[in-house]
Amino acid sequence: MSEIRILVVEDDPLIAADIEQCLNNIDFRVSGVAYDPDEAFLQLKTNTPDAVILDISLGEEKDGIDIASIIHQEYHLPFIYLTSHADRGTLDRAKKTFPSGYVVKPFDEKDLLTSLEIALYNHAQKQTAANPQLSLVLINKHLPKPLSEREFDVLQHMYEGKTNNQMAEAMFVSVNTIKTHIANIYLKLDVPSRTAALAKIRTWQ
Amino acid sequence: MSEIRILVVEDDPLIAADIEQCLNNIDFRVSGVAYDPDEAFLQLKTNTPDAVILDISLGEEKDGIDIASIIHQEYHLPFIYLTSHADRGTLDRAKKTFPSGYVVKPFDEKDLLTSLEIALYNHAQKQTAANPQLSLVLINKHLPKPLSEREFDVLQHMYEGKTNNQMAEAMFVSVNTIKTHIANIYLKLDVPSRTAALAKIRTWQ
DNA sequence: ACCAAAATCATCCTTTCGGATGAGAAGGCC
DNA sequence: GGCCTTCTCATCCGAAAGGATGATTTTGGT
Repeated sequence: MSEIRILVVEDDPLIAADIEQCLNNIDFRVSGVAYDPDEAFLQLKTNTPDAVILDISLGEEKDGIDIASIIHQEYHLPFIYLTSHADRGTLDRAKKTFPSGYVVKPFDEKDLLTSLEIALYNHAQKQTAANPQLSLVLINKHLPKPLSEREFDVLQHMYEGKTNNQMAEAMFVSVNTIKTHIANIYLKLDVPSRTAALAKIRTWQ
Repeated sequence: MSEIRILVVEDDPLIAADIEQCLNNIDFRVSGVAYDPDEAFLQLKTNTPDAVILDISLGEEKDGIDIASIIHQEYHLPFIYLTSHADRGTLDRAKKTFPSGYVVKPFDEKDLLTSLEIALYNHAQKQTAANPQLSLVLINKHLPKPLSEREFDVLQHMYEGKTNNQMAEAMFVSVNTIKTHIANIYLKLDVPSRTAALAKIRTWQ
């Protein structure tokens, strides 16, 4: 991956410069600094950053949380609050925008960088998350008789949409074995069919 | 929501106590403190915490990142690293476990609390967002021939785990009609079975 | 060594599902 | 009125899935 472009929204030029200095020495680059909401939206459109760092108070009518709300809803970019506001009211408003992180000023450089990196990594994963995996532990939490490892394997293949024969081939056993496992799965889940089983475990995942 | 239960994994009793004190005065409660990985796993099973705070170095063979990996894969709980390790190698290992946050020691109480709160809020949202409603628009985005309304109704019943007969009853039509719809759905989705259809649309939702 | 649980395989039989195909009725559109 | 799509229903057939039951082997624990 090449350089990662960060938009900084911060009305204090000194702090903005501080953040900029923090970021520019790694694989990050500051794509721009916005001192007010209008500038922020402009830069979001034109500079297409990969992530955003936001101060909350901007000395304007609209604050960082309002910007974040738009970023979350329309741009789907990861963003982090970097602010001195840690009061309940602000935090409650802020968390409703689903930020990737919240670093409190005065900030430690390491906190900012690690938060940012994790935000980007999590976001990248979410984009490519094409393989929803089942969890044996989670399923067994809801069952009086837990599924065995092997039964769980079968369930996963079922989840992938495989037929009994395909499972048998994939797991190097006979179809009869698969059928036995499936019968036991149905018993434990108390369902009569594949789709019913999948529908039942869906909410547990 | 009542009290939120946090598991703290930290081998230094002083820091553990420090964290505990931080947490106990708000709507959080420490469900337990684990000084080593074995204890951590035990408490995960027995205490069923809502979130985990992890130190990385535990003076054991397995470290906090190993624990986090299991938490992520099997327990699907939000967790935060609270550690003095901020070197590249550790961070690279840590971010692969998809933590909700990463707070660097010495930690500011506010950083920990805000990170934790946001982690929990984001996680709660993810859970409710996993709601069992399909979207016709979303599905049709991926299809050359879009599903009709009626076919979508059938697909939803399929998703709920119903049999053809159950669908027929619920939709006040004959089983034959259901079968025709299903045949058309399979054509459009290019799949041969119920489970394959569900597996295919899963990633689109 | 022994017991219990899990995993393996099998057979017989019934139900459900899926594929192929045709066809009538209702509604929108030019 | 013709044309197309959707929804409706049907029959026939073969494939897949599900229920019941019993047996052998592996494995882990006391």
